[in-house]
Amino acid sequence: MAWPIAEVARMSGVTARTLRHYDEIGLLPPARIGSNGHRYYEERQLLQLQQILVLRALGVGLSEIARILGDQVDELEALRGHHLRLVAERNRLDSLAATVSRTIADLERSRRDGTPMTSINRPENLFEGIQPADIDESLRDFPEQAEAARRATAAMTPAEIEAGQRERTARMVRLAELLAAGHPADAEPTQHMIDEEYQLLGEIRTVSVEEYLAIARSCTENAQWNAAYEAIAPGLAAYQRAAMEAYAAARLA
Amino acid sequence: MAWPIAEVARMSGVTARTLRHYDEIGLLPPARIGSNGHRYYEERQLLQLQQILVLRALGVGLSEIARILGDQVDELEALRGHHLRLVAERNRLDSLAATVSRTIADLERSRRDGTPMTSINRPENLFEGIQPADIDESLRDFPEQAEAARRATAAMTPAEIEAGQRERTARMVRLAELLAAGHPADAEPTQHMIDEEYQLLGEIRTVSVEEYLAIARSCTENAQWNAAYEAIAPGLAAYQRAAMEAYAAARLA
DNA sequence: ACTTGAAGCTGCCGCTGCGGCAGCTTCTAC
DNA sequence: GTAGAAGCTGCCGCAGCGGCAGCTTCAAGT
Repeated sequence: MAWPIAEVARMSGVTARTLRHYDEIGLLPPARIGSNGHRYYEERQLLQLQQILVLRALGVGLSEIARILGDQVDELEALRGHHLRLVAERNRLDSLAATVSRTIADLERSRRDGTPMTSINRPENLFEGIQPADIDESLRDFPEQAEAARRATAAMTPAEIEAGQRERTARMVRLAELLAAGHPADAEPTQHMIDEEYQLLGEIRTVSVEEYLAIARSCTENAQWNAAYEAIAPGLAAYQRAAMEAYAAARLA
Repeated sequence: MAWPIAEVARMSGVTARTLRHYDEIGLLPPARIGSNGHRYYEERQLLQLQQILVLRALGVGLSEIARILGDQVDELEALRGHHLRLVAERNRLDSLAATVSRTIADLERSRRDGTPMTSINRPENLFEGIQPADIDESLRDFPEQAEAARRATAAMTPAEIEAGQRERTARMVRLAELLAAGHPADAEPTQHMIDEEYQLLGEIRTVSVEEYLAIARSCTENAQWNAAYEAIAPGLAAYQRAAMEAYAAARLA
């Protein structure tokens, strides 16, 4: 089944102009071009277009999108990745909305009883959730520890890497169970797990308290990590972060 | 307290270059310019910047943002509006993620048992949640009267059309506020708004009671309208419909 | 067979929202 | 007194389309 350009435009919500543009830059050539020069699209193209639009909605540039679609081995895998990133982006909007809520409440209070705005004392609070508009960062790699991690994995066999990933996943699931069971982040069972993690981390490389707290922050702030946690259980990223921060306060002080 | 440009950049996550740009185009002049030409920002500017970034995250153009901030009477009111829109955008991402999930499931099924993709039968399904990338877009297409409307708009300038769309959006947001405030659909404040709408409708063309009820029904039954309402607040479509039906029963009988 | 309105096509120009310089001026801070 | 960080003001450029103009093609009615 082949759809003409206007039909695809209607279905997808983009303009025909845009579709021609995507053809022009080689991002989405039509399945077939009629002898009259008209463009006709088929199912594959629609699926590709979906991916393009999803990535575009995440703020990825067209050239980057082309690269991603280009060296995409398994499209199912790719779709799953996009899904994770979408969830992360949704969570970011959530936190943005929460930030705005806080500002509203703050304004209401200061208007009511004439006190000055308190969030202004920590102006960073005004912008929570806005900062990592950049998704590319999370597509590419992690910050800070990226170097160390890469050096560490470079010396490992694929099997070892896989095993490590499974272990981390298992640990996350156990944490999710603690969360579901209602244990506060600073309670014993959770803190015990966090301590295990800290010991493991120490075997790879020594981290300062600041570094450790930075890692804690990335649990919610790094889109990729956050998505990985949220995919297991909602609120898990924040839970892990809170647990790590409590651990740092209690035992690394 | 006055912050220099780099400090504001750090807190908000935008670059100093961007802040200079915003000054240049008059969108966000600093509170004060030192005798050396350096820019210094205060609390008011930070609050403004927050609003700018929120609106930007919603895809609003800078000129439009300037207009909004310009004729903003009550900033608290404005913030509440932004919050509503943020939540709407988050819901959109949610539905986008759901769409991607469906595609994944569909691909898995067709890969597993060799059946063809079913969602392709209704290719629109592939793009749910993508369409209203622009918030106004979601209000562009009203069906049924689309004919009448189009005939009416044919005689209008683009600026007039745009203004009309903004007005509809504003009206929907106000309705959402009534809903959020807990007013029943058949209570006075809501019915008053519906009456206004009815009068406006009458100016365009006269509708019979049956037609009016048909329009009410399409609020929830027409996918596009429904989506437009739900994008603003969950339950808004049903609320609007109920309000219109109550109005018809009480005053058009 | 002929018109006619809708839908296509190909350029080309223009806009927005910055990023990235270059080239120069301040400011601390040792 | 000089180095290094932080500012400033232009100016150029790029991505991602929107909006034409000018021409062709197609399906449908008469």
